[in-house]
Amino acid sequence: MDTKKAAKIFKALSNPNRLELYFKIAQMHESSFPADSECFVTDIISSLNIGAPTISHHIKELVNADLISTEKKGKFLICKVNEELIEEVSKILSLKQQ
Amino acid sequence: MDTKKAAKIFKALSNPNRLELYFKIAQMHESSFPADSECFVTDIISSLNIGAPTISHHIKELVNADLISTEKKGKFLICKVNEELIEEVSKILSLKQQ
DNA sequence: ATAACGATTTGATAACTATCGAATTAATTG
DNA sequence: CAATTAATTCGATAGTTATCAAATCGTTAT
Repeated sequence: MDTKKAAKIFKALSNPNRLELYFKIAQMHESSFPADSECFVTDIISSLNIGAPTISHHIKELVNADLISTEKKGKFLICKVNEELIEEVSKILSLKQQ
Repeated sequence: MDTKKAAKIFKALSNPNRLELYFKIAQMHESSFPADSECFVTDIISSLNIGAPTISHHIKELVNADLISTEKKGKFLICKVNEELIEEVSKILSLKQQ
């Protein structure tokens, strides 16, 4: 991964609310065994105290950085993390770098 | 580490030039076996094409996020990475998380 | 001591960002 | 169909940031 793309990803994670949003999505995603539970945005909105328009904006940023992808299900929006990408980023940061 | 601190670190890494600066410091630091070679800012300035004032600003940001520490040696500035912190960040990002 | 050099500070500017309220769209429920 | 609900879009605003040029500070070399 080149530096520019990495910087873009870090930028997407650089806002506290957006980072928390990302972590919530990741956590929901992780606890989805075996029932493959899905992460609805509505639930997240109630747990962060920022408005829906801002959440919408943050989600767009996360998608734009390729950190998550979304899918519409009726009137709901489902988010899921891009596991490969975040592992890659994690490795870049690790000095041992393996 | 709490979300706010993590976000602050990501912010410090969110600018392409600053990230490259950080990587250069880390890399110089890593290749310091066994001669404990030191990372002088001057060398970095010539390899990135932004001015000295901007570099100075970026270094302050990295120090402020605790990602690096600096030490004055005569008229030169030496930078070294905070290895523990970046390992911690790397682990937070890893979904496997350990 | 004077010049040269590395680095920092200051002040300015253009660009970007997080957030909100209001309006809107789209889907579901009564 | 009407009302409700989830989400998005729009427009505005206050705050932040990256960068530069010019000036300054400290250290070293001539």
